[in-house]
Order: sequence, then C-alpha cells, then structure tokens
Amino acid sequence: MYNNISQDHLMDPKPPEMTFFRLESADTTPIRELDFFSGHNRHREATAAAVAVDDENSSSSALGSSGTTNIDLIMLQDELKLVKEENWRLRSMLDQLRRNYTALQTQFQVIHQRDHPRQEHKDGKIISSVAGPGLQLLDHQFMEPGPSGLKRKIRSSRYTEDDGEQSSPLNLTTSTTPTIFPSHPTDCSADQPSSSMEEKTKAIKEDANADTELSYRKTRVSVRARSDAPMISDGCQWRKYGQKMAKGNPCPRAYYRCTMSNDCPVRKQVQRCSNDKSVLVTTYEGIHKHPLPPAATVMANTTTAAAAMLLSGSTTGNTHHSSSSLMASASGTGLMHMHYPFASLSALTPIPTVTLDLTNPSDTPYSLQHQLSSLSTCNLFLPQPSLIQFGPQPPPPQSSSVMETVTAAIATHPNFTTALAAAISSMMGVTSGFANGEGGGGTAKSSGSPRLAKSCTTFSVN
DNA sequence: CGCGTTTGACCGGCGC
DNA sequence: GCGCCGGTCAAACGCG
Ligand SMILES: [Zn+2]
Repeated sequence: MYNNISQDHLMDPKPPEMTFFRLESADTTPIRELDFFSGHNRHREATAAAVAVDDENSSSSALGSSGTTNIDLIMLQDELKLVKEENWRLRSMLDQLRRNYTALQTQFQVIHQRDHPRQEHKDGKIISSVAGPGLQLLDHQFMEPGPSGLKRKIRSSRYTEDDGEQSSPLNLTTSTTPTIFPSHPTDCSADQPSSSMEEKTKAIKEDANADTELSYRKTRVSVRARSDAPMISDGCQWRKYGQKMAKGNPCPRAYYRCTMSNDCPVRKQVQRCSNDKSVLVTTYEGIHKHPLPPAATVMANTTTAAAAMLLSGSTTGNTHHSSSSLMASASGTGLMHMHYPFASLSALTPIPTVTLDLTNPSDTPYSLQHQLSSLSTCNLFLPQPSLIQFGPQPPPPQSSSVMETVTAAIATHPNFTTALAAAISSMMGVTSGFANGEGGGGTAKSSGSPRLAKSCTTFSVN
C-alpha cells in the first residue's frame, strides 16, 4: 500500500513518505521526540529514586536505633510523605483545572470583546492583530465542498499564497459544530491504568461525550503540512480505496481507510494544494475504534484536543446549540475568529472541520512567543506555564517536527492544556514498548522515522 | 497466492 | 429531470 506512494505524485523520487514526527532535515538537534510522557515519567522516576534513597537512609538509621517500632514509624512517615506528595500533586492538578476553567471564561469574554471591535473582512478573511507580520489566519477549507463552494474557491485562491514562503506558521481552523468527541476519542485511552488524574480526564471526556451524542455528523480534522512525500506517516495503517481528480486541482485526491481494525470507520483524504504542491493536505474523518499506537494517539489527541479547545472556547458561557449556530453565522462573516493566531472558526462546511495548518513550522518559536505574549493573561492562570520548552535556542527553523509545532502552538492555550492533559494522561499507561510498533505508516515507512522524532517539547501535567 | 493499489463504474446530494 | 461532483465500490491488476 505504500509502494504506490511515489506513483501518486509524480514529483518526488525522494522520500517515499513524510513523517509527522520527523524533522524535515534530520539534522542537528538530537532530541526531538515529542514525548509528553517521558518528561512526566522522568519526574516520577526521580521522585521514586528519591524516595528509595530516603528509605535506605531511614532504614539504616532505624537499624541503628534497633527499634522495630522506630522502623515502622519511619516507614509510616515515609508513607505519609508520599501521600502528602500525592495529595499535593492532586491539589495542584485540581487548581490547574480550576484555573483553566477561569481562564476559559476570561477568554470567552476577551474573545467577545475583541471580536466586536475588530472583525475584518466579510469574506472571512481575518488578519490576526496579535500574530504579527508574517502571520495570517487563513481559512483553508479546500477539502470540502459546500454551499459556498464558489466563495471558497475565491478565498482559497486568495489565501493559498500561504504556500508561498511565509505564511501562517500555524493555523488552526475549525468550523463550528456541535461536537468533537464522537464517542471514544481514543479507545486506547480508555483502558489505561487509572490515576486520579485520569478519572478527572474521564469526567472531562464524558462531558464531551455527552455533548457529542448530540452531534450527528463526524468531525473532520484536516492537517496541512509541507511535505514532498505523497503521504504523511501518522501512526496508522491506511489502505487506499479510491482516487479522484478534484475539481479545481490538478492534483488527484486520494482516499484512504484505516485498516488497523476491521470496523474502524476512520477515513482520510490526501491531496496536494494546487497552488503549492509541496503542501500536503490530509483530512481525517471519524474516530478510531481501536487502540492507536502512540504516534497516532498523540496525533489524534492533539487534534481532538485542539478541536475541543476551539469548540469549548466557542461554547463557553453559552448553551451549545444556540452558541454553535450563533458561531456558525458569525464565523461565516468572519466575526468569530479566535484571537489566537492559529485559530479561527469557519462554518462554511457542512461537516465540522478542524484544520491544523503546519505549512510553515519554522516560524513557530516566534509565533509562539507572540501567542504567549498575547495570551499572557491566559497563561497567568497556569501555575507553571504548561510548558513548552523549545530548546534553549529555537532550533534551526526547519528542524521542528510538525507534531511539535502543533502541540506547542496549541498547548499554549490553557484550555487546550486541559484537554491535552486529559489526552496525555490517558496515554501514560502506554508502555514504551508499544511505541516502536508505531511504525505508523505501517509497513512501508521507508524513509523514515522509525521512531518518534525527538522533540524538546515537554508537557508537564502536574 | 494473498494483499493492497488502481481505476472506471456507480451512487447520492445538490443546483439548475 | 439532468448534469455535476464528491465519495465509494469492486474487478482487475501488480507485487512480494
Ligand atoms: Zn482506525
């Protein structure tokens, strides 16, 4: 299934495949794995080690005193200490959740206030004032046919200049919709060992699910990435079931279906941008009905969380239906775009679509900074800014992985942090062993990233 | 020989 | 009703 890769698109005799997690130039920075958990695990290991040492000391001293009761006492103390730590951790998590909620509310207000004074062009084009030069919000919906197809065509022809050099480093577009989590966002998350954190996240998810049940449509997640490869490796196995020439596009659109499970309904479309053939647009639809390899899970969770963020942001402080319809009309006129450089809302599509625009990852560090500053009010709510640490120095521009970019950019959003935390926590139980199975793209993955690319991004859930 | 891709046929939605 | 179009099916084909 992957051998056709090079046949699909003429152009590249090159890397048969691009990997989401690989750096475009597998160069320089050694550590690029997008490894949310290891950071966390490391932390845990560290504390565990500390505890062990502690035990040792205490036991030796206990032996010195030769009182078994003393030993018990010390052990109890240790236990107490651990429990305290745990308690503290839980409390911070709770605090963070609360802060996030507050932040969310604040954001809603901010958005509200902001959007009114500064809505822009009627056709949905929005230029984010906070983004700074070189950043634009684009509405890329080329994948979808829709009532306003003509309009969209015009728009895309207008905006796809992005494919040019500098354009939106990261755009996140979504159309409003009733829901984002159709049933089980990721099943692999469901059966992981539970921690208190997970329970919380479960609760969160259930909330989301409740909302979801209302939706009758699938949500789409569209990813735009610059790639010479005919298909990006996202951790899943896909089987091609069709290919069509899209109307306004010389490049054919390929249709894939997930083959990791027989009944998995997930489909994906892959198409090159007509204006810039180096940009690959991948659109996912549906929810996997099976556990995903970590790579795919990260992807799924990221996109899901991003979508959740946008949608929750859009619905905060309002009832879902009224607000979503409201949003729909508003976004149609470009009113409802979030004030995040990478986020915008669009209701041009019948099917809810979240678009991650990664066509220019190189700008990320800067755009991130913009976001951070622009969102500083939000970030204030985070005890420890949920973290994104790009290397001390932003690595050479083209070196960040797509996933890193996505995650980093989105993660700056506090609400996203919550959502992502949920997603991540669900993956904590995944053993690293699973990770190498991630061969993602499956069998063929020649080019590349046999493993997750390393990333300097760390995510602290505390 | 099994499996995945290829590719034209087919289907349903939508606009005229 | 007709044609267009996006999406899917499935027989044929190719590869290991
Ligand atoms: Zn699947």
